[in-house]
Amino acid sequence: MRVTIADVARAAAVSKTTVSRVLNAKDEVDVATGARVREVIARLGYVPSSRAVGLARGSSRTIGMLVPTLTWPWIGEVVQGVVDTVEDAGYGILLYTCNRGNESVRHFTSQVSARAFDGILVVEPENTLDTFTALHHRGLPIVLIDDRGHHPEFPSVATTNREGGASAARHLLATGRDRPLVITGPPHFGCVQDRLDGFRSVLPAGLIVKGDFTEECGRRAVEELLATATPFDSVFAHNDLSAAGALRAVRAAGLSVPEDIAVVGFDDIPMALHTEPALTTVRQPMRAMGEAAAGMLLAHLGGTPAPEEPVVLPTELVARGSAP
Amino acid sequence: MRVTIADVARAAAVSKTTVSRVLNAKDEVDVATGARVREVIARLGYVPSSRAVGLARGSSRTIGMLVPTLTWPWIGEVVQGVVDTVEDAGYGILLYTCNRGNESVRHFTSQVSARAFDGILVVEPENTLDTFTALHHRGLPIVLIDDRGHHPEFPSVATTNREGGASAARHLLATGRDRPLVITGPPHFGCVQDRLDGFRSVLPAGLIVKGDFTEECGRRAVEELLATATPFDSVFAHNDLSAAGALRAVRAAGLSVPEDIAVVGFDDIPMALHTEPALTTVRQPMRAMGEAAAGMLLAHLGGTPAPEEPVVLPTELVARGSAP
DNA sequence: CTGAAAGCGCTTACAG
DNA sequence: CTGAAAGCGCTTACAG
Repeated sequence: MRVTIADVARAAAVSKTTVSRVLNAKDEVDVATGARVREVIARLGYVPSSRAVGLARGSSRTIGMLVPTLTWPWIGEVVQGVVDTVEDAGYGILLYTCNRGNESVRHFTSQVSARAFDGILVVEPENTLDTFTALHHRGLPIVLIDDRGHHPEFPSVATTNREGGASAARHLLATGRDRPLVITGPPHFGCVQDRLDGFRSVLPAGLIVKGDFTEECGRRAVEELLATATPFDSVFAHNDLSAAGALRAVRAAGLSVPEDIAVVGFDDIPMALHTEPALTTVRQPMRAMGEAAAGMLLAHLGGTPAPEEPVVLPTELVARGSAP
Repeated sequence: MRVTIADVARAAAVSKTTVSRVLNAKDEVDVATGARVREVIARLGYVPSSRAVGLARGSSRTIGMLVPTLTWPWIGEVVQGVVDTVEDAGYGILLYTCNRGNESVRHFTSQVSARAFDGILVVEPENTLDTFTALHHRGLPIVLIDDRGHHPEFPSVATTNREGGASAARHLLATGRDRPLVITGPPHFGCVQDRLDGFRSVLPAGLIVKGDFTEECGRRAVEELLATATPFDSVFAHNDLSAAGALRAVRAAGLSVPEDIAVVGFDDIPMALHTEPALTTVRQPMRAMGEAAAGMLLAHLGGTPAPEEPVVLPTELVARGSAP
């Protein structure tokens, strides 16, 4: 059967207390005793039961992470950053998605109540703010990885969405474009407002079409504008997917990118390299966001107070063929 | 503080045993008593501690999942399938990646010894077969999600790689192509052998270039062949990434796709829709693989014996612009 | 139908 | 430097 601390204690002729001391590197153990215990541990291949340790200590060295879905192109990067950071610290990560909507969120919060983890990382809690506010007030350590960045009551990590929008505008302006079409994301997202504000602070855009982050919306926006012969010389889309749709529609209409119309996206997902031409875009450091968020949560669990201000990571304009 | 079973017992004026019975829906409880206990549970917002339950029961209702990385385009789909299935069953999923190589695998196996989970799901254990064989022999329930499919000693789920290769060949042949270039994946992968065998069983390929699943290898293979003026009328690449590289190189050389050279990939990752022209490819049902694997593991944990034969899911040729 | 008690495998005051 | 004992929050024979 499974090797327990009692087996080790017996084989080393000490008490469980002493084995526990060795395990947890308390320095009050005799050197020779310690060595003997360690030898037995190695020989028996003993590994403490995480459940028992967790129960006794009241914490689990596990964090929970909730994401909307794993199938969006940039989520994997964020989670990878989290997993790497968390592994370094010897923590585990329990993963949940909102794929089933409220059902999933309920499942997740019941795990919170079950104390399955010590703290949580949450990406984009659409319509679930109340839930997380309540958990936060109950004292659950939580860090938001938040595209919307407008919840000052939580520790969070975000990117410079406003500056990212501004950099897109500056880039277009510098290359002689001044009649842009802006295709936004869902308007209730804070990040969408920020990108738009930043862009307009540099380049007042007359043409603004409400989008929803899908390729479809990008394509349709361009098709409709071209159909009405509204003049524009460039597109700034609020994510790469809709930028790709716009780009495709421009070319399908017989116009060329970037000569007739330049296109700039946001995110820099892998696909951005594979459109024709490759997509100029505002890169968000997805993996770094995951690392930063996990680092903040772990620090908090380790006793460091959470930072007052959101951590904001820089975006970067990456110029490629669609807007050189 | 936290509400425990003792609090519930006290408030309902019964023993902890009875509360536990209600919690676990044993039918030996008086109806009125049961109702009263349930009412108290609801009023107090009591949720059992997963750690304590796990310790007492000897199982955790958690499964572990190990993947090579979360940044490959198809991994997210697989994990999403797993997460959905596992959530349905009321299980949690602890996620690990091999990002740090052997270091990560050690981290993972130590969690196994710590009984952090009841069973594991593993994708693509490159060079770690010994590790998992050992765990399997120790009695750990395990299901491989295995592109290589050549480990009959494990329960596993795979796809019809051989038939997938054959379908690519049939498609090319049916559209008048009979001088294909094949760009393989790493040759030690069973899936690569299968795709190659299937392809050649239909269309004996003279030109076979060893690749490594990167875009780079696809591009280089085509560039080198074009440089030596070796004639070929089509490309079958063992994944979409290298197919995209090949496609790009063909067009960069001034040839057209599919007129001069048709291109077929494998996987059907999201990017396949965004190459120019869109990529014809052999789709693997990634999410269904995750669902199937999770289902098998959960069934096993529930007492159903693991199937003798690997579960093999069908691939499907998706014709797009690159090889209509 | 119900409860007291032992046990799951650890940690942690407390005492020596 | 070391150990006996209580406790973490549950489940599960066992007895009634």
